[in-house]
Formats: sequence, structure tokens, C-alpha cells
Amino acid sequence: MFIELELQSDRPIFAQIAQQIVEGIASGELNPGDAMPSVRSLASDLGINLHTVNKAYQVLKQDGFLQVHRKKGVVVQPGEMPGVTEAFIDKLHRQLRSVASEAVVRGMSESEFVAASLAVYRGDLMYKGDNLE
Amino acid sequence: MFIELELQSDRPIFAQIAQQIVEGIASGELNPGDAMPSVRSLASDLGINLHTVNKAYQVLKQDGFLQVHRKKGVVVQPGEMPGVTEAFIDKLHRQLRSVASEAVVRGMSESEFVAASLAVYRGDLMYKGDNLE
Amino acid sequence: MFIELELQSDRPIFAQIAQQIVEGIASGELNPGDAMPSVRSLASDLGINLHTVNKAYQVLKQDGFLQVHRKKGVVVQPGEMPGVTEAFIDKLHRQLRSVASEAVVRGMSESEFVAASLAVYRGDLMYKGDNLE
Amino acid sequence: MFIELELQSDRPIFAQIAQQIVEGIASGELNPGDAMPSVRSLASDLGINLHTVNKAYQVLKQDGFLQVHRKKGVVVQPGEMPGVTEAFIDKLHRQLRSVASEAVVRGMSESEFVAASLAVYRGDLMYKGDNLE
DNA sequence: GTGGTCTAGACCACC
DNA sequence: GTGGTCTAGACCACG
Repeated sequence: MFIELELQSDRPIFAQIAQQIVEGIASGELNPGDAMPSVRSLASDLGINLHTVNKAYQVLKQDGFLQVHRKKGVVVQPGEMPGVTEAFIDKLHRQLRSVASEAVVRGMSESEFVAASLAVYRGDLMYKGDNLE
Repeated sequence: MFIELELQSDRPIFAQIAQQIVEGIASGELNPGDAMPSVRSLASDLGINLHTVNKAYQVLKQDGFLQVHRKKGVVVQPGEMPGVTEAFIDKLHRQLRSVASEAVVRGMSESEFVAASLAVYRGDLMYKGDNLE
Repeated sequence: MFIELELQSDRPIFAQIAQQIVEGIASGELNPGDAMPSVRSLASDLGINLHTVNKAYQVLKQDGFLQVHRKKGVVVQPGEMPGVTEAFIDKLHRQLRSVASEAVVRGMSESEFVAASLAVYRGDLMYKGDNLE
Repeated sequence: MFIELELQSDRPIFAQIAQQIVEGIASGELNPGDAMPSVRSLASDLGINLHTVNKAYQVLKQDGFLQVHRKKGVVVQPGEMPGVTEAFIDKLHRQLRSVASEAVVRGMSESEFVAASLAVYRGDLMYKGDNLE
């Protein structure tokens, strides 16, 4: 699991970590039940504070993507992943809307926009697709 | 031009204003050359601080969506709107990626995701569509 | 709003704070829309670190009892309080079960146990009851 | 005696064990004088550490629910079970209060709350009730 | 060793 | 002024 941080981004570090873990799950690089590195080791690997890693884990635990297991530490949700909840739909629409309106104003066509969405969606399945041969 | 703020959102108010102005342009509710309300009046209408409105305008001016006109004050870009720059493509991909990976993990199908993107893109053209008919 | 901490309790400080705020809402001492003290001021009042107070606020925000308002800081949920969710029922049963089984073994009768539950439930409405005259 | 652990619960394993033993006594599944499985065998059955089971036994011995018997090893308190001490009343009230106040805020009615308490109390007597008929 | 909690002190964006 | 984030370093319960 490789995580690359942009320390000087406007996006919080913990959010970057959380997102890349989700991407890892989406791509099949991380599988249900897999053990995550301990907060300490990941923090040390990334050269950041353990609390920052911990916050990322907490956020994902809260959303149901990770679980804290008493014996194995933090693991990727071994049971059922959270589904397409109403809250997620809301979030999805809000984020899409913010980016779509700018695309419209900048003159990006409908097909270009949809093509970009599709490409990105498929990109997240890259690894998994490779694994499935 | 109606702007609705969510004071308890995690999204900064100035960003909410900026986005809704872009949406207004996308939908055709705001047209090139239109005069924007003065910082003071908009701030007063929204019941917020002058600085907040000003920051929203600054951001949009910076991106080329607004212009400062000698007599009319702040106006919607009367000339050519900023196009699909490489920077925008990057931003688009980054934002899509963040939401797409979560969609994948939550089990949202490719077609559902693309349909959502399309719906949102078209939603931004709602007003314009109405006007065109 | 008075909060009393047991610094040497096994119960985390942040949890004590969170619970006493909920009790304050239950009793009517805190009403929807009321502004909570800032993390800094409450922390200073209680003689603890601001992060500890912050965590209590975060937990309550997560559960929907508090909201973070961009202008007023942290406020008591002004809209609808979270209802009797399935998750709460689960939590309720788990906690009741833990205490009820011990009550049974210690020979506390059914009526004594129910009476205690009732008394405690009503106790939480003490202030509110007083206010309603 | 069946003990089921939730490894990903926030509740310590030793506490889960201790509670389920108390529940076993409450339900009549475990009777005064009954021999408890040895620390080693129980630990092995549950697939956990010796120390963890030991700690559960220590806690229960401390409270008077278990006793160390010269020959039989650890047994369920053969004499008089601990009664309704003042310390227990305190604990009972503290725990009930924490859950009752949240119930009040969430709009759970007095009768619903009392009904839940009663149901849980009786639930702990399920087995015993079955045996008595 | 793990995660959970707490402290202390700092910088930041926002309003 | 507010809350949000990050760092550094510490202690604890748990397994």
C-alpha cells in the first residue's frame, strides 16, 4: 500500500490518507480483512505524527471502511462494505455539482464531462481489473 | 440571483458564494456583462461580513469568471470565459477520483455513476435550457 | 451549564463532558439553538486541554446533538434532535443488559429494578419539569 | 456455557467474558458451586490469551461472584451471592443515568424506556424461567 | 506491541 | 475571536 502525501496541499493530510486508502480498496490493492499498518508504523513511514494517521483511521472506521480489531489492530472492513447510502448520494451530488458547473461554464461538453467521469471510475478499478485478468 | 448559505456546512461561506455564482453563470441565470451586486449589498442581503463576499469575488476574478468594470463595478466576465485549461482538468480529475473511488467501494455501478454525473451536468443547464426553448 | 469532572475516573474525560451535555439537554437546561462555550473557554473553565473538550464536541456533533455553526461557534442542535435509531436501541439494550444481569444475580427484584429505571428517567427531566411548572 | 466474543467491540475482552458469566448465573445456566473451566481451557476454547481469561476471573472473584476452591479450582460462588450493596446502587444509577438521559433527548417515552428495562431484566431470567416451569 | 486518551503548544483559515 | 489541523511527547489498558 503506497500512500503519497502532498504536505503543502490545502487538503488535510488525514483526508489524503483516508482517500488513498479508499482508493486502495476500490482498486483491490487492499482487500476485506487485510491488516492495516499500525498508526505508529504508518506515521513513521510517512514521516508524520501518529495522531494524523489515527485521525484518518478514525474517519474511515466511522464510515465503516475500517474496523479496529482487538487482536489484529486496524483491518479493512471484513464484512460488508457500507452501501450507497442517502448521505453518500448527497455528498456525491454536492461534489459533482461543484465540479460540473465549472465544467459547463468553461465550455466542456456533456460528452467530454461524462467521458472524464467514466475514465476516472474505471481508473479506480485498474488494479482489480488487472488481478482479474 | 438567489444564494443560499449553509452556515453549518464545513464548506467556507466564501466558497459557497463563489460556487453558486458559477452555477448561476452555468445555468444562464447570470449572463456575461451582467453587473453583480455590490459587496456591501450582497453582504447585507446574506447577513454576513463584507470580507467574506469580497473574498468570493476575488477568487472568481482570479479565475476569470468575474471582472472589475470601471463604471458598473463587478460584472460577469463580458469577454471570453476561461476555457478547459490543464489546471482545470487536473482539478476535475482529482475531485472526480475522490468521489469515484468511494462510489466503487460502496458498490455503485459504472452506469449509476455515469448517470449521476450526467444528471448533475444537465442540472446545471436547467435554467439555460428553459431560456432557450 | 455546570460540568463536574472526575479526573481520576476510569471514564474518559471527553465522555464525561459529552454525557453531561446530553443530560443538560434532557433536563432542559440547554435548549436547541443555545450557543455552547467555545472549546477554549470551556477547557479553561474545567482546567483541561482544549483538545479534550473538542473531542467531546466532535462526538456530540457526530451523533447530531450539537452543530458547528460558522457564525455562532458550537450550538445545541437547533433542528430536530436525533430520534430513537436502531443503533441507539442496540446500545440501550447492551447497556441495560450489562447492568440488569448483575442486578438479577445480586437479588434485586424486578420491581426494584424497574423503579430505579423510572426514577432515573424522571430525574433527567427534573429541570424541565420545574420550568414547566 | 457459551461465550461469544466481539473482537472488534470497544468493550475489553475480559469484561465481555466477565459479563457473560454473570449473565450465565443470572439465567440459571450456571449454578452456585458449579466448576468453571480452567483458565487454560477457556482461553484455548476462545482462542485468546491466558491473561485475559485470568483477568475476567479475578474481577469476578473480587466482586464475589466466583471463588477459588481448593480442589475444584474456580467455582461459582457456592455460598451467598453478593447482595445489593450501596456501591452497586451507585454504579446502577450512574449507568442508567447515562442511557436514560440520551433516551429522553431522543424522544423515547417513559413507558418505552421502562418497558425496555423490564424486557431486558426478564431476558436475563430467560433460561431460569424455562427451568422453573 | 496495539490503540485510546490526555497534555502542551503551535499555525491556519475563516468570519 | 472561532474551530480545524498538526506536532511532540506522555501514560494507560489491553492482549
